[in-house]
Amino acid sequence: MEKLPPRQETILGLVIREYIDSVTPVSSKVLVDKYNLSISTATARNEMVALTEQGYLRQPHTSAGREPTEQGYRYFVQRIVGENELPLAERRTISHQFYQARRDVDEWMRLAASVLAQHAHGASLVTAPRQMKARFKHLELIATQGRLVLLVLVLAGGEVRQQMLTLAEPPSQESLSDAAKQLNALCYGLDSDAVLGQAAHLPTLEQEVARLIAEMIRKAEAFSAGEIFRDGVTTVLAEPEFATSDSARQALRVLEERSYLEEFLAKAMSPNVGGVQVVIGGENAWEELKECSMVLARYGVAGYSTGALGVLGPQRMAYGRAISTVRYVAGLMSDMMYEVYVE
Amino acid sequence: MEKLPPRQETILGLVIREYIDSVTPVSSKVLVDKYNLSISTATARNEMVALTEQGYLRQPHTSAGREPTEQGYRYFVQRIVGENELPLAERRTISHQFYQARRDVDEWMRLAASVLAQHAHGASLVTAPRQMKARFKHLELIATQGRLVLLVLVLAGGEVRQQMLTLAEPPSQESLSDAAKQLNALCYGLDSDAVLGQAAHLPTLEQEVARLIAEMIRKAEAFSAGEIFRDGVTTVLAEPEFATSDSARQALRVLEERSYLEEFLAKAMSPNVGGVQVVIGGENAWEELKECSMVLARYGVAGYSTGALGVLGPQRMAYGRAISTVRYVAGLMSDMMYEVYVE
DNA sequence: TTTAGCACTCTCGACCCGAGAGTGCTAACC
DNA sequence: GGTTAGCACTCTCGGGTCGAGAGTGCTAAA
Repeated sequence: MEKLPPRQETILGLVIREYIDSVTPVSSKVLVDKYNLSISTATARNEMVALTEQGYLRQPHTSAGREPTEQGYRYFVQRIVGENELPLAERRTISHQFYQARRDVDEWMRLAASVLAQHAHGASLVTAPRQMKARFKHLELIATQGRLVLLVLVLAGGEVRQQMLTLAEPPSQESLSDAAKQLNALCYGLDSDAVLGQAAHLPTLEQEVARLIAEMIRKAEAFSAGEIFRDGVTTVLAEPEFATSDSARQALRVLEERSYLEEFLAKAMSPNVGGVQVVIGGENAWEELKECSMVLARYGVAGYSTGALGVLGPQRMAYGRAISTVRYVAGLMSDMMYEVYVE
Repeated sequence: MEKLPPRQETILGLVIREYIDSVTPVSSKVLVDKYNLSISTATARNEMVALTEQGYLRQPHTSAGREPTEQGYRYFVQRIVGENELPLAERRTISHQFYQARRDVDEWMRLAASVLAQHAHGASLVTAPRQMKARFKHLELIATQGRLVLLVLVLAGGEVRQQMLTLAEPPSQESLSDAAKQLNALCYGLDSDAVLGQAAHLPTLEQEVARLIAEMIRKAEAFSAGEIFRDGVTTVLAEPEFATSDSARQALRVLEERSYLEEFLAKAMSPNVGGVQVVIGGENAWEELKECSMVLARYGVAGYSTGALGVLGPQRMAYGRAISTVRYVAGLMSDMMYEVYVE
C-alpha cells in the first residue's frame, strides 16, 4: 500500500476519526471547522476527490459527504494508528483483574472475554486453548452407579476432559484405583500413539481405558471441545450499523456457529503486526462479515497449547484501542498459561 | 381462568394458530375460509368481539384483524394445547443422539441446547447443573512449574473444578500425591463444613489444600460456575418480531447476561404443568421479555444436582412443540444424570 | 341466533414537493 | 501552480396528500 502525501493522509485520518464518531458521511465543512484545519473547505474537497479516486473514500451518493472504504480503513490501520500501547491505568486495572483470578483456571477465559468487550468496545470472543501436542498427565477413574465409570483425564497444561465408560460388570472403587494407578505410572507424559502402544500388553480393563484415553487425547488435539467465550454481543448490536436486524443476524451467526469461527480463526492465525491481525470487512472472503471488522490474536504457548481471542465490531471500530487491548490481553493470557504449562 | 364457550374456544385457538403462521392480524374472512368453518364471517366476527371484550384478543387498530393478547396465549397454553407428546419419530431421533453422546459428559448440555433449538424452533438455553449439596469426591494435586500447583477437585456427581495454588516452596510430585491420597481418604463424601473441620488437625500443606477445597465446595453450591449453553439465537432473531434490532437486543440481553438469567430461572423454578413452566410476555415483570415467551423446566436429580433448560421465542411461538420438547429433553437429561449421580 | 349487506374507518404505499446539505466546477487570487 | 470564494447543481429526507383495499361494526332480514 503506497504512502499518501502527508496532507491527504491527515485528511483521511480525520475523515475516519470523524466518521467513527458520527457515523454519518463527513463533509468538507465539518472537517475544516471541527479540526481547525488551516485550509479552506474547497481545498479539503479537492483532496477528498483525490482520495475518492484512489479508493480510500466513497460517496454514498452525489452531494453527500465521504465515508471510508475498506481500503481506507486498511491504510488507517497500517499507517496511521501506529503501535501505541493501552494507557498505563487501564493496563494496571486489567492485570489486577487477572491477578485476582489467577487461581481460578476456569475463570481466565471468561475474564478475558469480559475485559476485551469492555476495553475494546466490541463483541469479544475467546476460544479455549487447544493442545497442539496433547500429552497424558493424569487419570482418575471414579465408580458411579452400576457399571458406569466416570473417567477424568488431565492433560499436560491442565486441560481436563471427562468421559463415561460402561464396563461389563460393576467394578469396585479399589480395582478402579489400582488400574488408574498403573496407567498413571505407565502413561505419564505420553502422547496419543504412545498410549495406544501401551494398551497392547495390558489386562482388559486397563486396555479398554487406555484405548479410550488415546482417543480422547487425539480428540483434544483435533478440536478444542472447550467452549468459546463471548461477551459484549449486546453492546455491539446497539451500534447503528446493526440497526437492521438482518446485518445483525449475519454478524451474530459468525459468533454463534462454532464451525464457522474455527475456520475463520484458522485463517487468521498467520501472525501480523505485533501478532495482532486486523480483518476488515471480511477481506472480501466472508460475506457475513462484510460490515464488520475483527481484531484477532493468538495466545498461549506456541507449539504446545494455543487459543485465539479477538474483538468484533462494525467496520468503523476504534482500531487503536482494539489493537492495543487485544495485544495486551493476549500477552497476559500467554504469560499465565506459560506458568501452568508443564514441561 | 374461566372456561370459554366451546365455539369461542375453537375460534381463539384458530386465531392463535393462524397468527403464529402468518404473523399478521387475523381477519374473520381468512378464519372462515382457511379452516372451513361452518359459520359465516359475521358470526365469527361476533365471537371475536366477545373474545376481544374479555381480553383474549386485541385489535391493533380499528378495522384490522385480531391478534392474541398475553391472556389469550395463556388460555391457549393452559386449555387448548394439552399434554401431547412429541411424535415418536422425533423422540427416537433425540434419544438416539443422546445415546451416542452418553459417554461424553462435556457434550450433554451442548447437545441439549442444540436439540431444543432445533425441535422447539427457538433460542435454547441450558444451564450447567448446580449442586444443591455438593460433596467431596476426589482430589488431585498436580505439580506444574515452580511453586504453582494445579488442584483438580471432583465433586459427587462428576462435576470437576480446577484451581491454582501457590505454595511457599516448590513441592515434589510425590509429596503432592501423598497429600492428595491422605485428603482423599479423609474427606470422601464430606460436605464443605466437614472438610473444613478436618483441616484443623492437619499439617500445613494439607491444611491449606483442605481450606481451599472447602471453599470450592461452598462456591459450587452457591453458583454454577459452569457455563450457560445457548443455541439457535440466530434463528430466533430472524423472526419478524425482532426485525427492529431494539427488541432483538432486549431479548438477547436476557440470554447474554448471566446474572439476569440466574434470577429469572430461580423465579421459574416452581414446578408447573408436568414440571414445565411457560412464561408469556415476561408476565408483566420482565420488561425485556415483553415480546417473548419462554418454556422452561428444571432437570437433574431433585435435591442434589439440578439445572434449568428452556426455549425462548416470540410470544407467538409454537407452544405445543416447545412444551413437549422441553419436557422430553429435561426427562432425558435427568435420567442420564441420575445414572451418574453417586449415592 | 345467524347471516347478508353496507357504510365507515384505518393503514399502507405511492407520489409529490420543498428545504437543506454538500458537492464539483469555474474563475479569481496569492 | 496551488488555494480559495462563489455559485449552480444534485440528491436526500421528511412531511403532506391521496386513493385503494382490507376489515370492521351495525342493521335488518331470514
